[in-house]
Amino acid sequence: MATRTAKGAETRLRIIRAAADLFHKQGVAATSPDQVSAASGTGKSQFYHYFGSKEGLVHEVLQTWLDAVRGGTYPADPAIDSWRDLEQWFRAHVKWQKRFQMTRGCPLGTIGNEVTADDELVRQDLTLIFEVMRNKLAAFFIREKAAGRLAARAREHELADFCLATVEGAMLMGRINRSSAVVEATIDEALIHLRSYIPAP
Amino acid sequence: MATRTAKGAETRLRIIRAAADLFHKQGVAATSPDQVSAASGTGKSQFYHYFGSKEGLVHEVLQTWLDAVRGGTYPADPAIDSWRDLEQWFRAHVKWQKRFQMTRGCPLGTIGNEVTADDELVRQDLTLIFEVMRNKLAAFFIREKAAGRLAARAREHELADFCLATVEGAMLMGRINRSSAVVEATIDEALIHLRSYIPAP
DNA sequence: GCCTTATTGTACCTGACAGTCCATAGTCGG
DNA sequence: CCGACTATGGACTGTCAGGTACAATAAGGC
Repeated sequence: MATRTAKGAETRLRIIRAAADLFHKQGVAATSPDQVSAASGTGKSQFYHYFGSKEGLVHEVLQTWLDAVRGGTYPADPAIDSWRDLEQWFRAHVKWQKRFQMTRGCPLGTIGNEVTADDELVRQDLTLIFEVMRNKLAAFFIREKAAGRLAARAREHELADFCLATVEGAMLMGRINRSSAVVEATIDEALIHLRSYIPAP
Repeated sequence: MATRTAKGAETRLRIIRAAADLFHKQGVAATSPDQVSAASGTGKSQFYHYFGSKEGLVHEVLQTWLDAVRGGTYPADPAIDSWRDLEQWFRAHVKWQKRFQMTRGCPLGTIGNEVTADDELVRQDLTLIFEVMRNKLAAFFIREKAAGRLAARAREHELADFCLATVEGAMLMGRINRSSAVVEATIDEALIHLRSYIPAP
């Protein structure tokens, strides 16, 4: 159900924020409605009043991430304008992980890894979010190629896929090892590869 | 508790196999002891007789994976002897995923993504497994470099990290998108990068 | 202010989850 | 072939998950 008053909207947002944090920290399956209520300082009735079910909450959390990605407020904004931006985008992920002492991975990847054959709705939400990211990343490569600053053999969308996959994998390995070394090594190699598409001057 | 008779060993193995499959399919948190018992055709008393707790079972499942990796029976054996082997190793992961219609990721990555700040034992098990894989992959790069078939600037262990991270990330994205395209694109780019370290003849 | 609708607190329900217990059946060394 | 130990089935328990019911309170339109 949607919210009708400013107060309700605030409560709703508090729940979403608390849930997003818990999902990031411990995953969806390990997070109970009671935990979300406690963390957001609300009662359980609000939870079900606004989201109907746990799955509904996951959906709303993902909508919020989608809006952030679209609006450019995602912590690692994939709107890239230069090779420096691209490097910053990669590095932003490690920085983010380090803030949690390498105990967390990517908030979206964490949720994605819990998706099974029947969570079709959640899966589609995630697919959409990653598609938006993919297009934003690809847009940079497309612009660079048009400007003659990227080899013709470069496949822009595939490079975007490569960026996303390496970042997701690197964060996962970093979390398992509790070490940023793997993440940095992977990012370094990925950047070397991407730059190899820059034509010699 | 260890097993004392051949029959007991068999039951124990059936439980481990059923659990490994369920963990792969739906993760650890979503798998209950009852499900494992049902899937393995055993009673719950065996479960607790042999493993003591759910965490104990996870540990034993991971020990089994570790043995497989060490013994070379892991479905994507990281003991590489040639560039062709390396490509096969990458491709083996996609093939594996395709057998499950892209509804599953990497069995180890799936478990790894559920690890939180307090599952220290499980985390260390995984770290060890990936370290063994990493060393096996690095061994290939070290041999190649020694034979002059790999550029001196190549950092062997970092390349191994890069291989593992890209594969994990690719499988995760493949599972989210229910499509092997991302996985293949990522693997292609990763292989291009790795081969760029082969010196020109 | 009053009525309607939105928002909130709390008690409660049902079933599943992790785990225990114990009696019985099976196995094995001597 | 027998006694001791191992393996097994399944009923049982306490706790918590996800979700409902309902009454009480607060907001806003008129």
